[in-house]
Amino acid sequence: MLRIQPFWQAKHSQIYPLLSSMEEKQLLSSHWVQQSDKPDKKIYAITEKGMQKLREWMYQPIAPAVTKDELSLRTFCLWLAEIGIAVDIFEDRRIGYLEKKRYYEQILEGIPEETRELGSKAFSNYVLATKGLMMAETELKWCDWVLDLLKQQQRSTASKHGRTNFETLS
Amino acid sequence: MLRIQPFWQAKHSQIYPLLSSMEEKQLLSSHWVQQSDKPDKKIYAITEKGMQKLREWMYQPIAPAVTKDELSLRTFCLWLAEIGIAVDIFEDRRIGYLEKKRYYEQILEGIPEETRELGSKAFSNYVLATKGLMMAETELKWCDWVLDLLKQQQRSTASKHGRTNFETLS
DNA sequence: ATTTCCATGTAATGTGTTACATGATTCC
DNA sequence: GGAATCATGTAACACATTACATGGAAAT
Repeated sequence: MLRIQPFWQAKHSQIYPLLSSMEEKQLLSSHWVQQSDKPDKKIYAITEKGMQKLREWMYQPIAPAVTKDELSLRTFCLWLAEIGIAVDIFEDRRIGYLEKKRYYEQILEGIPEETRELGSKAFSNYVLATKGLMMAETELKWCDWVLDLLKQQQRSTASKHGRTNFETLS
Repeated sequence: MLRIQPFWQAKHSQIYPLLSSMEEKQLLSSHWVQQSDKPDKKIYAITEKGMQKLREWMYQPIAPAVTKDELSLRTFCLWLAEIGIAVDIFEDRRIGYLEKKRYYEQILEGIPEETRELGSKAFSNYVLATKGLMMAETELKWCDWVLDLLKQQQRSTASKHGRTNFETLS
């Protein structure tokens, strides 16, 4: 759940029933593992039948990505907010993108170069994390670009009108 | 619906009931427009009350973006597919990203530079389309990078083993 | 006439979230 | 002893999709 979290979010309340139903269909098997420091946990493993299903799935057509991006929605309506709020929004998001970038950098650091051979699991993770890193870097670049545009205007109008409203500028 | 489609997908069956309920709450108003060539259509406009709600919404905390990206999910499992299929997947997606890039380029062409003043609706669209373009370019770059890695290996092993399976390489 | 596209909607179903619930273990 | 964390689960609700349904207008 945590590993696919960057590109497919899901809560535990969705996953537990899913695991159960997949076990019923014999795509997964499970066993309990005792832990002394923490409550016991149930470990699921994919079965041969599950593997086959998974392999079949790899050859199915890929559905286009679905996104629900509130920041873009806000950007779409940016003209009706004060410029100061716009700056706040993007400075806030800048931090988020920076964290995201660091997250992927750490993942990549955890995949030694010699293990990144084509066809290995490490290769898949390497390719995926690289995408995450590239996207985060681009988002960061965009954020900085927007902030530049906003602050430029903010500086040049601050002395004349005081607080500048987006709406009044349009 | 079409305009926010790149960052917030929704079907008409979801939107029609939403519009109705928003009109009931007097956030929207509507009127029918007769069309001679096509069936009549209902035009919704935001009310002053709706505008106020929208402005309030601009100051609310922004929820993190939600994605369901099947391509990333496939990439995550790339190690269990044949290399040829991997190439197919990424070449296919490459086309998609190219179209996406062209889509945003066209949008940007439709926003004349002189209208891109800070605080205007055109500015919001400009900022948003720029993000779309930057992201599409990055996705394209990633795609090409992956294809390069895949094809390198494909060429170097083709003569020796014929068809190469990812799994056998790991 | 039949098919296709535009436009608006509803119904059944599926997916996903929030909130609730339990119990073990550790920390203060 | 009480709060915090880990782990597993369920129930009620909200959100979203697919499929169904209707009817006007245009194209073949």
